[in-house]
Amino acid sequence: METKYDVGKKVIILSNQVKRSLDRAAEDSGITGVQARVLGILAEAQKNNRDVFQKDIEEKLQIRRSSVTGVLQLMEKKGLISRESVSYDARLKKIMITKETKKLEDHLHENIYIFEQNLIKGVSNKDLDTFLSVINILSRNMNV
Amino acid sequence: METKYDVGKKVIILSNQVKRSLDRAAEDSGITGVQARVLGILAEAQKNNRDVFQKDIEEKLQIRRSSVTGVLQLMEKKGLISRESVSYDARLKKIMITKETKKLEDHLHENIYIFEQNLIKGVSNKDLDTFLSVINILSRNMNV
DNA sequence: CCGGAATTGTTAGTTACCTAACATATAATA
DNA sequence: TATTATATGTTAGGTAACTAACAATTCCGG
Repeated sequence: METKYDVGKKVIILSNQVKRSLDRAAEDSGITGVQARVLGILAEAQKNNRDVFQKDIEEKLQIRRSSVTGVLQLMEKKGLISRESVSYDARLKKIMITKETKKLEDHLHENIYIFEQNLIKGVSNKDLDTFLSVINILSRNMNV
Repeated sequence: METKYDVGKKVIILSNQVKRSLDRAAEDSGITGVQARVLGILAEAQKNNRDVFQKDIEEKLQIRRSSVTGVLQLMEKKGLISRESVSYDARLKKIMITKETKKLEDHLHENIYIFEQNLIKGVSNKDLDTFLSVINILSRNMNV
């Protein structure tokens, strides 16, 4: 009954470290790591002319609805985003970046780029590919 | 300025999923995932006749001192552990498992074993080794 | 068209994590 | 020895996650 690897525990440990580092990377834009990730999703969607609803954040971040509500409420209070209803479905709340936030983005994305580069320093492309493909499998295993 | 892989973000996403699954695994012992991990550390130390102090939890879980304090306070209140000072250093608090907790352990460890096995289902040993070695590198990168 | 099922979001209450500031105790050094 | 630095733990206040229960809307089958 020996657990050979403790993979799950190690993923959690790494994630705690990564979250702290991401928080630091977002810090001088005056926001948190999660907030930066939400802004990333919004920026990406804007490029492709797509609307973003809370459900999308839920899926992309793999957190619960109620957690999304909490994060977005804080972001709205800080003026980072605005939310408005759409005509064709009264349940949905469309999320939009404010003008002030747009000004943050370049510097923020740069810092996050640096964060990601620093994270994977010293790992070969081949190993990184394996790493990401394993992440996908584990992720799928958790969703069933 | 394209981030090629978004490895950090993906690690966080996976970790959120893993934490939920671990919480469910620990649930029918009446405890949370973190609490189960703390008990694991204590059980392991006991096998090797080693004392465990809060600093050790901090290092093994890679969370801040104040977070350790919080987790252990809750565990103490629930009667899962006790804490006592040692004669040779007044700063240290030794952490011990209570008798009631010992009764939980077999079933708990079994459920966590199942959780870990389910997590890595479908991943080859070779890829898992690569995965873990990459985790080690990323972890080190975050500590500098 | 109507009633139950599914979808989307919120609220309330809890746990786990964080930083900053603090309190003590021990170790190191001048 | 006295002072400073390091180590360990706590408190206070905040953010991010969770579950459970709820509310409202839309979808779908009879």
